[in-house]
This record gives sequence, structure tokens and C-alpha cells, in this order.
Amino acid sequence: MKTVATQSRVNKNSIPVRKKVYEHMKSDILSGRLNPAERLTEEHLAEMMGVSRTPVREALYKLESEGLIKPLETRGFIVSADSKEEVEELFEIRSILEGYALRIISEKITEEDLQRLNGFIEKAEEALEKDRINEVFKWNTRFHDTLHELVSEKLQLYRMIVSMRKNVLRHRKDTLQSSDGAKRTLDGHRKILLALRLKDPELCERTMRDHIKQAKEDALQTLIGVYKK
Amino acid sequence: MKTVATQSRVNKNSIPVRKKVYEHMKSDILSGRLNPAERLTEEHLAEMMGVSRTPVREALYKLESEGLIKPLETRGFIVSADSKEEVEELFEIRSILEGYALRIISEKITEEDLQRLNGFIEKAEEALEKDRINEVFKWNTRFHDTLHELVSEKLQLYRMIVSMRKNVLRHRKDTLQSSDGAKRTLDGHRKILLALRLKDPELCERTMRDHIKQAKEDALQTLIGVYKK
DNA sequence: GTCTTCAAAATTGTATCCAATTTTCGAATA
DNA sequence: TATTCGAAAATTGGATACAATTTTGAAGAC
Repeated sequence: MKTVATQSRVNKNSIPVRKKVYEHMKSDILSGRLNPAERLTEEHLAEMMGVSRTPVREALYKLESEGLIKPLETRGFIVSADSKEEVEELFEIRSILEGYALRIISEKITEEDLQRLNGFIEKAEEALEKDRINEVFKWNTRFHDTLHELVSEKLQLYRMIVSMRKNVLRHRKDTLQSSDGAKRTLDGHRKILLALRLKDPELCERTMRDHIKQAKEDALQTLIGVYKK
Repeated sequence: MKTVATQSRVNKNSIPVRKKVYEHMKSDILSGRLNPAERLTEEHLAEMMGVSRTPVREALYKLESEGLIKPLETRGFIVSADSKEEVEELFEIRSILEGYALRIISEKITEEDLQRLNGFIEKAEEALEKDRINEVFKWNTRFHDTLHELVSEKLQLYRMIVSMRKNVLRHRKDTLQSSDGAKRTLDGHRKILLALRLKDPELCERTMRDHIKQAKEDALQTLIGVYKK
């Protein structure tokens, strides 16, 4: 177990180990592979992944700063279980930020952008008719991504939105599993597009807030099951 | 709040070096003691502070995640200079978050809270009459702090607001140096109090947004000098 | 049976070491 | 003089060593 270390030092693709560890753990957490009950200690993780504690620590600190794990009262960390309240608040903050973003967008959106957004909605509608829920999810994601790109010049706002969305991702997919939720989501997107067409900042902000609040309700609905057990 | 019920056997006296380094550097940056042009390297910093590179790295990563320093194209970091645009956006995001926060607050504020806020305004007014600008600053800060505490049960929103405000701090003081700006600020606070008294969520949100936008203008005014040179 | 006490085990924090990589800078060359 | 080349210096990433602290768990006291 000693000389093995030398070979792993030679890193040809030059992706830092710390980054790999971070990505690996994040993916485990978001996918649910890592259980919120589990205790995480530096040494254990390091051994698990065959690396030293140094990069593990750095990954842990980063995950903590993003709220994906929490320091334990004793030692070590645990995967933060989203309480119902936390999920609610996450959506609430998203509704504020993205609502404001849509206001900004409405002031500068072009006809071409509107066409593009419309395209995604139509694609999603088609997929919905064919009951391909996964595809609906894909197009809806595109819709939101496009909106986010349209505020990307507000760099800090953009970053906050993207980072919030990553955290919400695990709930989002569940929501759309039901074709009922998918229908509601699509409906929301249509309303958003309309508000954008009218170029009414006030309406845009309100519509987006409502949309995300609806998404919140859907997410909570699916969460009930999770917390019941 | 947090579970303060931690065991008394936990050793609180030993502050980690990494934390000290972090605090030290942050304070240097926010106070302007550390020049935005300067290049920061792990080793140099470590030597400066008489510690090893390990805690320095961890502090650097944290500072980076908070946007106070930026990785250099080459190696090392530099203190991020706030561009005019960045400052503007910082205030803009604050206006969104705090605007929403005031909306929330308006739904649950008590007569006692209103009295307290009113007290701070009066104190600030008195100080202003006596031309004690520093004191005005103090009472105005108290006013905002009190508002922030009133949303502290929305833990994540609260954290975001507090963290944004820390970054803005260095601009804020400059603003209030002019008794003109101080007067405008006080005026804004009075309007906020009024909106709260009326318990009108819509008005509250709008008023707070306007207030922070005003503060932004004042801050930019003082920044012009900085960027001219 | 419950409560102390204390030493071993686990865990973290920091320092140091070594390898890899990038930058710098001066000498050789056209 | 400008350019290129390469070796030394600077810097970072990661591993390991070690000390300090906390947790655990078991033996002994009551």
C-alpha cells in the first residue's frame, strides 16, 4: 500500500484529484446513492477512493459551502437531508431570483429568442402527447436553461441561479415523473412565454414566481412520500 | 436557530489556524489594506503569517468561493477588484433579496418591532442633527440588522443576505460619509417603516428595492473617484 | 444496574516532504 | 537585436507524518 501512491501521482489528464473527489461525491449525493444518514469521515472517504486525505478535505469543504453536506455535532459530516422546510425555502429563493431575472430578460429579449423558447415548448408538448415523460423533462430543462443564459451577463445573479438549481435537481425529476405535473409545468411555461411576448416586466416577475411556487407544490407532494416512510 | 446545546466538553478555545488566516485575510481585503493588484501565493502568505501552507490553502479556497479573491490566469490569486458593474450587481441582488425579505417581514411584524425600528431612526436623526456621521452610520446599521433578524427563521435567505452585506460593507461606509447620503438613507428608512406600518407586502417590497437602489447610486458616486485615478 | 474514570482508538489539524508543472531568465544562436 | 532553448526557480497538488483533541468503551466503584 505504499508504492502504489507514486503511480497515482502521475496525472496525465491533469484533472485535480480534489475535483474528481468533489464531482464523485456530489453525484453520489444528488443521485441519492449516498444516504443522508451516513457519517462521512475524511479517512474513510480517502480510503474508499484510494487517495489521501488532502484532496478529500478540500472537496468536503466545498460541498459544505454549497450546503450539500453538514458538519456533524460530533466529528465528520453527513449528507444534509432536505427537510420539508428547506426544500420549500430553496424553491422560494429560486422564485425570487428567477422572477427578477425574467423581469430583466423581458427588457431585452429578441424575437429570435422568443421563437427558440416557443420551439422548446412545442417539442415538450409533442413528447407529452406521446407520453414520453423523460423527453418532456429534457425540453423543459432546455427552456429554463435558455432563460438562464439570457441573464448570463448578470454574472453573479446567473451564478446564484445555476447553483440553486443544481440543488433542486433531485426533486425536479420526481415532479415531472407524473404526467400531471408535466402538464402543469408546460402550462406555466406557456404563461411565461406570453408574459415575455407582452414585454411586461411586472407580469413577468409575477408569472415566474407563480410558476416556481407551483413547482414547489409538486415537489413537496412527492416529498411527502419520502418523509412518511 | 442552531442547536447551541453543544456539550461543554467541546474545546472552544482552540481556533483553527485556517480560520485565523481566513479572518485575517478577509479583514485585510475588506478594509483595503490588501491591494487588489497584489499577487497572493500560498508560500508567501504562509511565511508572512508564520504557518504552513496547508491552512493557507484552505483559507484561500474559502475566500475564492466567496468571491473575495480570484485565481490568476498564471498561478496564485489576486484580490478581486470590484468593477463598477460588479458593485452595481451586488446592490441589485441585495435589492431583490432584501425586498422579498421585507415582504415576508411585513406579514408578521409586531408593534414592538415597529417601535424598536422607530427608535433607531430617531437616534439616527438626532445624531445627524449633531453632525455625528459615524453615529448615524451605527444606528442605520442597527436598523438593517434588526430587519435581518426578523427573517432569520428563513435560514437560507438570511444567510444569503448577511453574506451579501458583508461584501458591500466597504462601499457602504463611504456612502454615509456625506451627510447628504445619510439624509437620503434616513429618508429611505422612514419610508420602509411606513410601509411596514401599513402592512402592505407589495409596497414593502417595492420600497426596499428603491431604498437599496438609492444606496447603490450613492455608492457608485463615491466609486467614480476611485476608478478615475 | 448505573455512574465514573481513564486509556485506547478514531479523527482532525497542521507541518513537511516530494513530484509535477509552470514560469522566469539568461545564454546561445541566427 | 531579436529569438529560441533549456535549466533553475517558483509554485502548486497530493501524500504522509505527527501531534492534539475528541470519542468510545470497558473496568471498576458505588
